[in-house]
Amino acid sequence: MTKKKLEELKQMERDSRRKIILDAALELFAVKDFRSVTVREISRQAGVSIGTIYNYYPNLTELFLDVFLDSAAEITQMFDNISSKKTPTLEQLCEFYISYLNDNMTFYQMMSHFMLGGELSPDATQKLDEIMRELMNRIETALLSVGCKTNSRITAHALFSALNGIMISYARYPGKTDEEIRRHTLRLAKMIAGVFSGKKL
Amino acid sequence: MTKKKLEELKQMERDSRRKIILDAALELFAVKDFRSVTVREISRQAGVSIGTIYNYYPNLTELFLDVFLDSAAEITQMFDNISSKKTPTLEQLCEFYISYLNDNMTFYQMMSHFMLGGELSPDATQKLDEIMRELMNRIETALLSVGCKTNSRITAHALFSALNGIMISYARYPGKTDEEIRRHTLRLAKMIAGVFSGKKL
Amino acid sequence: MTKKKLEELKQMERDSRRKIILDAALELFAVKDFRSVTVREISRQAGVSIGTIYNYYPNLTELFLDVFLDSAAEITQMFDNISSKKTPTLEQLCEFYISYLNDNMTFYQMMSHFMLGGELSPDATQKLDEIMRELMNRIETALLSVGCKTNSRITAHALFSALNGIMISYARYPGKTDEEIRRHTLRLAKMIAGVFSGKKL
Amino acid sequence: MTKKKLEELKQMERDSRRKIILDAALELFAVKDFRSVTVREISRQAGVSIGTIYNYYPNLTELFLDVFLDSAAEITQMFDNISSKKTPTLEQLCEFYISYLNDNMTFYQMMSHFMLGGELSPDATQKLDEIMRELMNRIETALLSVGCKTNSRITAHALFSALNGIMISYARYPGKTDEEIRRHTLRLAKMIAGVFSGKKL
DNA sequence: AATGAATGAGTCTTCATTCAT
DNA sequence: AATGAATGAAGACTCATTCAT
Repeated sequence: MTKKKLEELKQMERDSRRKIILDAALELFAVKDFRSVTVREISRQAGVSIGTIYNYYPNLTELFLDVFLDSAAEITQMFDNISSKKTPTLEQLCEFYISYLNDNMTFYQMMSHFMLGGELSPDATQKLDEIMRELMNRIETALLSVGCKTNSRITAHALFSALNGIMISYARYPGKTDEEIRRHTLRLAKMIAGVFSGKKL
Repeated sequence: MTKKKLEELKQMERDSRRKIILDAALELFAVKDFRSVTVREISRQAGVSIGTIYNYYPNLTELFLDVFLDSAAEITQMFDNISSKKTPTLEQLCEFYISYLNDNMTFYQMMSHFMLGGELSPDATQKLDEIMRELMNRIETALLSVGCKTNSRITAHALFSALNGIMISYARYPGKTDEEIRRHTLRLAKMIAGVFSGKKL
Repeated sequence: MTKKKLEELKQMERDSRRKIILDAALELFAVKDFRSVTVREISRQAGVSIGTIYNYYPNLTELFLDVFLDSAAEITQMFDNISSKKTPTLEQLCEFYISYLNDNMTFYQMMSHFMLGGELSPDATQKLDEIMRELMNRIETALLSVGCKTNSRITAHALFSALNGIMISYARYPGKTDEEIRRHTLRLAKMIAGVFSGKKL
Repeated sequence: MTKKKLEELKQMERDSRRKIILDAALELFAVKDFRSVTVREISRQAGVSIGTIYNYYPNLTELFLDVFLDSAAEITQMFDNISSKKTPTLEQLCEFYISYLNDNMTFYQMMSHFMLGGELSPDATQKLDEIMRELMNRIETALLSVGCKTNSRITAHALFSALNGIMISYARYPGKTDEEIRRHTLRLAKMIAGVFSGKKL
């Protein structure tokens, strides 16, 4: 009994320290591009030593991936929360997603990074695939609930792709404020939701 | 007269050397992620010295940007070629774009890079904006020709976004061959073209 | 108690390693102009890695400055030692200073460098100013002790300037040996001490 | 006859171009430390090609040296001009020299550079020695004219050294304006002239 | 004599990772 | 388990000088 408790306690401590590291990283990502964040910076921000970071993650990439996976899980969770009360419209879902991306550009940057470029360990690859599948499940569910009968999976892919693509024009909207960008991207989201709902342009 | 000829010749030589450097870079991008390509590698591949690279570009970023701009110009040109013969359908245009992206993943990676993260000189920013606008013009034209009457500009944005988003799921299709990926992404392109043409899902 | 001891030990180790680096630099300066000494050379001479150098100094300039400050502190200390036994004559002080400069040309080169050209961080500038002020204090004290009643501070400036100026003719005494140069510069020092003591020429 | 005229003309053209280069260098030195001025910058400023620079000077060092020698010759000339009208006092001479140094810091920086550090070709060394000797002659003459009977040469050395030393505290007078520095250095010059004239402190 | 593109050795500096304590 | 100093390979970029035109 005691032993088990001890183990639990240890695990909890471990988890909380891991959370501290993750949060430190997130705080830095809010300030600068995640690709330019160094281990030293994270360790300083988290108030732990560099060695400790490597005690929790085999390398920086895995730490970054963990941040990404956490975000993805968060989105999935939020999708579920939204749906649990009342079936949302496709538009609401799309708006929610783009809104999240506006608030968490790092998530999008990381998705681009890991999807396009990054060498990932098999284990990491699997975790990545899994969480992306979960995300896709939610989108498919939403599509089904708005009456998309056929090809729902591939349509989910297409919709997810379409939404993700919106953010590519994010930063480079010359001379726009964050608020304007948000409005613009939300408008694009609404439009995409529209066409996927079969609305005439 | 002779003097003018000489100037022209010099410019041509300069252009051809610049092309050599650009091509060398492209060859490397086919093998490895552009972000990990070094000046030394490019100079070696091009058969010129490191110094020469800096004789043509103030820094690596500008070289990369030039590669990107060239690609973008190429796409724009191809759009024009396609349209010059016979008005293409939206589907054909989308398929063409995604096909191009399949063959030139670096273009997409660079677009992500420059659009999301990259610090660019004002001059570079302007060039980037301009070429993107040109690209958008072609897409808008295509939309107009298929009967999109209202909001054609914003719809172009949305369509372009949607297409770009497709590639984000490119590399991470676990265990798929290039050919399968091409098929999958083209299918998504077709679907997106469909919804933007007002086809019911 | 133990913890404090540990901290002390660490600091001592750190100091000793810093000393190793500094000494390595000094050995190199004996052989070649300090401006042409590279980080690699210092690291090799010190038997540590390049990275370690940067672990102790943010950049080469600060390392050089530290060498300079150490020398300046050494001179100040020596001034104090000389004065502690018996009030020295102005001539003795001047001779001592020039003798030191003969043995440590790098000190003079660095003084020229930092005083005239070098971009220094605010922090570095402050340290530089401080040590120079200390040096000046000693000279002023000596002047006071030989009966310089008025304008002692500005006179100290003038004397210090005059002594420093001597070394500018050091290296370029064509075809002279070190010993001859030493004799010549010491003679100049004596002469300057003389005129500052009110001796008729 | 004609041939001689042609040669003369050629020489004049050569000289004038050389002057253009020298002046360009000087303009740059007014803006930045001469050690950080590049051949490219000089060629651009002079409106000639890099190759042309090397047509007039075997290397950058010799160009710098030429700038220095020109300045030194200018000072010598000015000394002569001053003396030609009426025998100046030692104080006037010292003030003049320090005033010149205030206006031409680069001269002083170069003197430090060449006297202390620089590797010079035998030819360059000789030219340097010669011009310095000329300068010293003027100072000795002045000393003689104010009644310095014995050791006039070595005293000239000492005086020249003393004056040069003044400028070492130039730039690093924290928070002082150019005007304040000028006043301060001139005051030091006057003081040194005083002690060398046998004035009691 | 003038040109200026090409050269490439050499510079400082960064930073993920290791490992002895 | 936590620490953080040490590591050193690797990077981008500079710039005096050459030389074919």
